[in-house]
Parts: sequence; structure tokens; C-alpha cells
Amino acid sequence: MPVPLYQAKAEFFRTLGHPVRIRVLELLQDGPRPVRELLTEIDVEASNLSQQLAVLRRTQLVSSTRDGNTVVYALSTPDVADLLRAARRILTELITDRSLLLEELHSAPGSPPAR
Amino acid sequence: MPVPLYQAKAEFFRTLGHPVRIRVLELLQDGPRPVRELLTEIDVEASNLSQQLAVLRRTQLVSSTRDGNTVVYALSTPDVADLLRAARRILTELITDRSLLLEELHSAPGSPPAR
DNA sequence: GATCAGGATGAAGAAGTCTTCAATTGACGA
DNA sequence: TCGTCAATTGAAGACTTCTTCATCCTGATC
Repeated sequence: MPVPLYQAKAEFFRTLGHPVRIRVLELLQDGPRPVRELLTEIDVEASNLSQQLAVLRRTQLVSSTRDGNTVVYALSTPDVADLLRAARRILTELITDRSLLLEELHSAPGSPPAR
Repeated sequence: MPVPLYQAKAEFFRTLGHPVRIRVLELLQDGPRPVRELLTEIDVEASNLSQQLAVLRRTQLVSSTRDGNTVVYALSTPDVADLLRAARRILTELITDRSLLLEELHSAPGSPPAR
């Protein structure tokens, strides 16, 4: 039995746990892109973006190829897109649930606070 | 446009980025469970588990109900299970890809090291 | 070969997360 | 009411991760 599997999973999710990295992955869903282009869309310093790209490369979620003067990044498997979709679904559900809860709290001010 | 959406997504993934929390979610996939039972399966101190459960509660991935002397936890939506499945798929793919790469490197020792 | 632009890297301090310990709460039976 | 079991909480130090800065590397142009 592979003991540290959930360890690997946790690392994987931690890799996704950064706004810039998420944005990069989402942009790459529509196809490969040069760093320069990512940079115009993400609003972060070049070296910072580079650091985050390095993290994504290390975990092999993306791959990079040099084309003359520019470097182009791409998702290394389309499964990443699936995963992001699943995450989006669950997130919107969680968020709407939360706002429903808020509404309930507002419309029934006498009821005890949720704990 | 909801500007900090990828922020929310990042937070969400960070929530999943911990071995104990992953294990808890996986155990809860099969149905609700009392803390005591989680504790026997996860091998972590009670207070540590409690801390991680608190994180999961804050992000509303799980919910807890007290039943007399024991506290029972459950997934707050079955979508969590979907997400974990998607993650599992992509992870096993990444891992097998990686070992293929290793094999290639071993069988072609004269080629330049991968960078 | 000097220079330049696009990217990558290393290092250091700031910021955040984990683990652990002691103290606390709530429910239950003696 | 006291003791106890189950679980949670708060706080402190260890440990990671982020951001930023200066520096470096690579390929193109002159």
C-alpha cells in the first residue's frame, strides 16, 4: 500500500493554492501562451510570475518550450482543465449556499446565531 | 466581474492542501463519522485533528453535529467527492507520466540530463 | 563581441501555516 | 457536585511559503 499517497495529494492541492498559479492554469486552458502574454493579463511582477511558473513546472502541471526569444507555456495534460471545472462547480455551490445562509439570518433576526 | 474569484479558488485549494484534511474528506466520502473513529484511523493527536476539522468547518466543506457525548462529521455536499475523484485521476496520470520519464532517462544514459 | 530583451534563479525578510501544550467546555454517570 | 471522557480552543515556537531585489542566462541584433 502506498503510504504517502494523501501526502502527494496534499502537495498537489497546495500547488493549486495560489491566486497567480490558478490564473495561469485558467489562461492555459484555452491553449499555450507565451510568458509575455501571461504577464499582460495577470498583473504581477515578472520575477514573481516566473517563480510561480517554476512551481507549476516542478509539479509538472505545465511544460515550457523555448521558441526563439520567447518561452511558451502549456498545460501538460487536459485533465487539469477537468479538475478546475470540478473545483468551479463545487465552489459556486458553496458560495451560493453561504449567501442563502446569510439571507436566512437576515430575514429571521430573532433566531439564534449559527454556530 | 467578481475580481477576487481566483483568490477564493486559491483559498479553497489551500484548504485541501494538508494530508490530514485530505484523509478526513476521503473517510467522510463513505458517510458521516464520529471524531473518535476518525482518530483511530488517522494517527494524529486529538487536538491536531480538531484543528484540521476546524479548518474544514470554516470553509464549510464539512459540518458537525453533536450526538450526546460524541461529535459526528459529514461532508456538506457530495460534490466534494467528485472533486476528490477528479484529483485522483489527474494525480495518477501525472505519477505514471513521471515514472515513464524516469524509465526513459535510465534506458538512454548518454542523453543530456533533463532540465 | 557588445548590447539588449525576455525569462529564470538565489537569497533574505515578511507573512502565513503547523504542531504541540495547557487550559476549557459540554455531557454523562457515580 | 465531582470526576471523567470526548472534543475544542488559544497561544507560542518551529517550519513553509511569498514577495522582492539583484543578478544571471540565452538568443537576437547590430
